[in-house]
Amino acid sequence: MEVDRPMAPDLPILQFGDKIVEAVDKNPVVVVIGETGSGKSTQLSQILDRRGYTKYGIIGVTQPRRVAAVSVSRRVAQELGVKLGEEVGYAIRFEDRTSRNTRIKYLTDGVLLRESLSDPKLRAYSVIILDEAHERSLNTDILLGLMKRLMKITSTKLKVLITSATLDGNKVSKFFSDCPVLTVPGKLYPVEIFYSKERPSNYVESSLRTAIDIHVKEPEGDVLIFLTGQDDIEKLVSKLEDRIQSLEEGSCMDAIVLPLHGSLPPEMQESTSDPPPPNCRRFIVSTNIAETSLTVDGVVYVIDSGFVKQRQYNASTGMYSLDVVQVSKVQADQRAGRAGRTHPGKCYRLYPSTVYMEEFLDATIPEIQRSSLAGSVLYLKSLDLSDIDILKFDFLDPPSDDALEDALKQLYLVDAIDENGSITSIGRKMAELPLEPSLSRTLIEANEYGCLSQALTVAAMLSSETILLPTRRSDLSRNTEKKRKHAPDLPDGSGFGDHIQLLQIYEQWDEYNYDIDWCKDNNLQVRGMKFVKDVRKQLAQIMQKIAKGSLDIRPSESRRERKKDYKNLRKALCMGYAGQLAERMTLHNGYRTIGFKSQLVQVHPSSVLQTDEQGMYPEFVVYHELISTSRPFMRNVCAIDISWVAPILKKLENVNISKLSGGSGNTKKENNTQVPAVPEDNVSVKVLDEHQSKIQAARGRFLARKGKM
DNA sequence: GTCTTAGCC
Repeated sequence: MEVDRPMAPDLPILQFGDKIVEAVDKNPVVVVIGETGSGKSTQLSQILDRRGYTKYGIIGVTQPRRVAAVSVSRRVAQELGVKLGEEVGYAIRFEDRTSRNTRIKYLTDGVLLRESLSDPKLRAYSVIILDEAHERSLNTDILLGLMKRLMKITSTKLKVLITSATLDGNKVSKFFSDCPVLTVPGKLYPVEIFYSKERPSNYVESSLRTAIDIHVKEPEGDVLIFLTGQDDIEKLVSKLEDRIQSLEEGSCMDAIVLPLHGSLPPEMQESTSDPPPPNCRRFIVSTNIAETSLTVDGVVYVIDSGFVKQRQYNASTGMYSLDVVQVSKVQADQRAGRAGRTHPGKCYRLYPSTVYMEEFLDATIPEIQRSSLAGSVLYLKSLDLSDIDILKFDFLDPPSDDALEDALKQLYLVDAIDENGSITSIGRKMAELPLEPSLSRTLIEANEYGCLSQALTVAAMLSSETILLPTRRSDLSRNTEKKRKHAPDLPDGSGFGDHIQLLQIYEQWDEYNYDIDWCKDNNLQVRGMKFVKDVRKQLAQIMQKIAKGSLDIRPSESRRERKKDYKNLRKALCMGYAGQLAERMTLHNGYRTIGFKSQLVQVHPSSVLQTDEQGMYPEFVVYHELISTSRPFMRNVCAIDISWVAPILKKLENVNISKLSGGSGNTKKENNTQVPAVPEDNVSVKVLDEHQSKIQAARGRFLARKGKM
């Protein structure tokens, strides 16, 4: 994203206009390697527009982030001197600023996927530019597969441009039958790279030393430090502040230290783009948010720990984990590049060059290989690609068969596909909803049970992470009671757990007429709650459309209900969470998941689920997700009655993965066995594939180091 | 006893 260039820009890409147009004229697909500062995001669309590519359709440019779609389109409208929303517009969730006159449209890749549900050939478009494709978001990867498929349809005149990173441009080209690769140089200043002789035993300390060293010896310029998470960031910020204070007055310029990560309030995130006070050096201690999502102006020095936190899904256990892993070469280069935006810069890598060369992967493992695929598989099924067996869908980097089969099993359990793997009418409705299958299934069931309004609220609340802000220390000391983690007046889920609590919180907010101050008083994230309101409205609209009738979706409707056992809602949740059941151990509060592979798990400490007089949790719960951090946890749980799920247990016994994944057409033999319903205790440990083992190895090294701190 | 980051007409 390039938005900070002057008008009438002398961008390098403009000299390549003829070359680009020639390549696009002659080829259906072109890969563009656009280095930082090349202006590709704003100029590619304009170049093609000038050469007549908008005569027969729109030029669509996808962005992985909403803010980027908005800011880049605003920039382009400005350069063309038109009103945003007219010839140039954007479309993001909840907001479509395009009109009949729109020729150039910036949109998030998610929005384009939604559009292609109703228009699979994307006939509205003459050109699709998949920008920032090297970031390899889940949605981008699905689009890449769909584009490849579209290109094979002879009737399409669609042109596709894909931007890529230097390191894997050839790979993308190969994927698209060796299409041409154009490289457009950027406007990055040179960045000198320094490597450590060895890996530091403690990278917070090592960052601290390096930062102070820069401060004392180097001329002015801000310092951007990449660490992995909030904890380490806070640690380093306080240490840096101490050290700077202790420096002899007048020995060097003033300095301020700023943390930067996603859980900071937006005002604080934005403050990093304010100009620094004169004669003052800023130290910005950041997560990877500063790698792509936020640009910090004035950075001349970068310190790269070489690590990042990554969420990954393990299909064989159904569990997510949050792991500290080594960055990829692409990522390390991206970090270094942050030092060269306005001046020649310097990047201090806290690892030896041999590590970069020999241990780092070229590119980050794409999200599609680190996620649960139930939603994506359902989406693809709903496109009716009759010629394609889902296990053979042509991905740039295919997910494992395990991950695809896991997705099929999940979809079967929630009735989205039948035993032959064909999408059901329920599945089609589910695909319309921008939710994970577990929640879309819950909504459909809730509509049958007459508790749609409540389910809409729960689904919307779960769509937004970070609603409940962490308790302030002052609250903790005032209140020693165990289960009072949140602001004392917030509802507690009446003992049933987190889903019910989320519902009750929203209902209270509704009662207070969506008052912002009420959120603040109760320590709820305002941004998150507003998002929930938007999501809820959108989901309600889609449900109205699916049901073809008017449904009662007012939050106030359910509040009046007399019985407070939320039985119907909890039953509906059972249908959605069919593969996410757990049974408590007899003697303690640990749980065992009931599914294809049984796991020993705990209720996440943040849960409001309550224990009975004997101090025991409910016998059965459904959970929203499994996440393995310090231990395997169930996050967001809801107490249920086992009698409600008898049909699901029956279904669990009868899953035939061979049939689900396409039956006779499937060549995989080893999986043609029935999956045992009662999980075996001695499940053999899966052999990790190459990526996984690399991650594990890096994680091991990291943990070993952390232990020594 | 806990939280990298994006995103869905």
